[in-house]
Amino acid sequence: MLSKKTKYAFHALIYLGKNQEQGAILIQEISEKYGISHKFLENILLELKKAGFLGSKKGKGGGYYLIKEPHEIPLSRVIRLLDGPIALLPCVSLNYYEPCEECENQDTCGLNKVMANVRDETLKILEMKTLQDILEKE
Amino acid sequence: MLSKKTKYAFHALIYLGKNQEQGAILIQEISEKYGISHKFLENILLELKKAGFLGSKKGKGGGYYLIKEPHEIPLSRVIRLLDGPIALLPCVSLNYYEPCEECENQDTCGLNKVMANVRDETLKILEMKTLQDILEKE
DNA sequence: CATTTACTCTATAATTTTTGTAGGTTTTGT
DNA sequence: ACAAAACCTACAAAAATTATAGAGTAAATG
Repeated sequence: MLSKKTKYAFHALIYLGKNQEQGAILIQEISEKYGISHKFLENILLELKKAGFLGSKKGKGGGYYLIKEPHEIPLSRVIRLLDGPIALLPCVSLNYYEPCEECENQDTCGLNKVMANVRDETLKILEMKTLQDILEKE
Repeated sequence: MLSKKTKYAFHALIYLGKNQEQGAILIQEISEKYGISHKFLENILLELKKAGFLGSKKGKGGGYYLIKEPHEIPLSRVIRLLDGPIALLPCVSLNYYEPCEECENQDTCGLNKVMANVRDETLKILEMKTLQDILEKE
């Protein structure tokens, strides 16, 4: 399951995507719309900005806005940014790899091999689906 | 990512699967093999038993053993049992459904639709892969 | 150029979930 | 009867997630 953080990130991205022509949008507008704590959402939007998905403007008339096209934002990147690994085990994670403690030899570990396989298949889906797919179905 | 509980469950199932002909196997044998706390593993094996994957025998000479064929144990069932939903959002979970608070109407929610789609694709993989696939690659 | 607005940043508090422990109970083989 | 080993319930500890606080920085505006 996605954390609330990631779920909120998606909601925010969707909202910003739907209102792209409006220019900068206040944190508050989004947080009220979805009933998300202002401060919590603030942190999330900041992460999305640092990751290059959003731009922002300070001061009066400021706010956040998308700086990538919705089709350039795959689900995989949002999930990785806020939730971490997509793989089911650390020992098959591409971005957050860690050896596992239980098995002495990863090369002869069936669990490792199958989970690497699952990861590849999962990634295919999550890299293919983008913010645009979500927006098109709204 | 899988919880340790689920990961340990897989290790135990793999061990029991590899040693099926030995009959009942002690919790302790498995816990020592993988460096898992005896008591923690005990809880896990009990859950696997209640779910119908394992049988057990009490007293001297007792232990646990597989009562399903490895090909009858899909990853999806183990994960659902110990980790819960496979879906990324509660509002698209088949086994642990809960409406989401943010969207007023699920039928017009693009996120819901796309995530339902992701769930279907993920399930295809996790239902297809079974304990047998893991055992074959050991 | 002072004021207001709104994002930026860091730290910390509260809550929830996960992980692990304790200790007694029941069943079984010898 | 005794010892071995699963069964069961409750609780404790640790980690992760969720949320809050408050001071800082930049921009717009009159």
